Amino acid sequence: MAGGVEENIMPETKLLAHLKAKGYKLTQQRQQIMDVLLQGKTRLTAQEIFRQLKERNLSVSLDTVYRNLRLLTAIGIVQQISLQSGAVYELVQEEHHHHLVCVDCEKIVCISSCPAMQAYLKDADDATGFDILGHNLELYGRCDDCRNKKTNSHA
Amino acid sequence: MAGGVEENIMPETKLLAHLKAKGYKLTQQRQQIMDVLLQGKTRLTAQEIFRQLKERNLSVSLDTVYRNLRLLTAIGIVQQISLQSGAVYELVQEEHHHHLVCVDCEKIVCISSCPAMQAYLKDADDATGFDILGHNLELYGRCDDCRNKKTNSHA
DNA sequence: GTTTTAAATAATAATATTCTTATTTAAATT
DNA sequence: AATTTAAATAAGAATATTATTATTTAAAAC
Repeated sequence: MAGGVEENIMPETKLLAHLKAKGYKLTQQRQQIMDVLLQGKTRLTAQEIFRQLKERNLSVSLDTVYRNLRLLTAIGIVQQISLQSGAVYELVQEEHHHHLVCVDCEKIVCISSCPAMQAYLKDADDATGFDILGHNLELYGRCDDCRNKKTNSHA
Repeated sequence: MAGGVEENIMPETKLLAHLKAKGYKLTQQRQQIMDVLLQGKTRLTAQEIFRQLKERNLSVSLDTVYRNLRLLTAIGIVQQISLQSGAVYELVQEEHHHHLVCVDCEKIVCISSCPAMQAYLKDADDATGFDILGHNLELYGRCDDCRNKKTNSHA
């Protein structure tokens, strides 16, 4: 891998610091995956991230993208949203929040975190002996548009 | 499909009534998928359900299993738990609850539902205009056993 | 700056999951 | 009981996701 991508390397954000603090290595691939998510400012699939990394001429495999997204999700840096058409990923930004997904059109709406959640997590931790690393709450429903569009099927 | 599986058909439980009430058809495949989950008394993968249906000599495709599990999950009859190794499914029984999953060994522990969740769902409904059909909360962590087993890696 | 070592990667194989389209079927209507 | 119709299914193709293993690399120790 001669030649350099040095100019493209994401600055050491607090996110990277967080990663490093947990004892994980700071690989090119890992940095760039996070940078794609940061730049993108939008939710991306693993495949989309993979494509963008290739465009940056980074040597990367799809497996590496999936593996890192899994890790980043597990340690709470990234949030995964499960759609029927596949999963999408976003960086966890300032305010912790959850997602409401339309079962018809897959529209995603952010909703604020349940205020009682923190206490709930603490209780679960105490009761089970687990170290709780993260959580994922997804609500599923039908959005206004899709409800109105319905003419024939299960209202 | 001559010959009969009539003896095997699941009785019309409240779950089936619920399904029918929503306007969905009561197909052999759908009934038997639910019956496998009911009999199994344990969480099953789509593939395991498929295998058991074949053993019952039911004409069924894997796609049908996935499609029905998706529907049943969407309308709140079945709960899906996302593991790294794939998804598992269980019937929603009396008491609504959530799951805590070990990120190492995939042990699953049931935890009671967050008491504030109902109010939270109502708020989300009001604020967004969605019809909320169901939700999924999964906590991820490291169980006691796995934490103690750790010698080399990220504590 | 080498050496060492566990973690991370690439490549490819293997699974899991979803999509497409023609055919079948449950339920409603007659 | 026959007819009609939207919903559901089967089959197989297409994607998405994960596992395996040999090779590379970041970080630490020297």
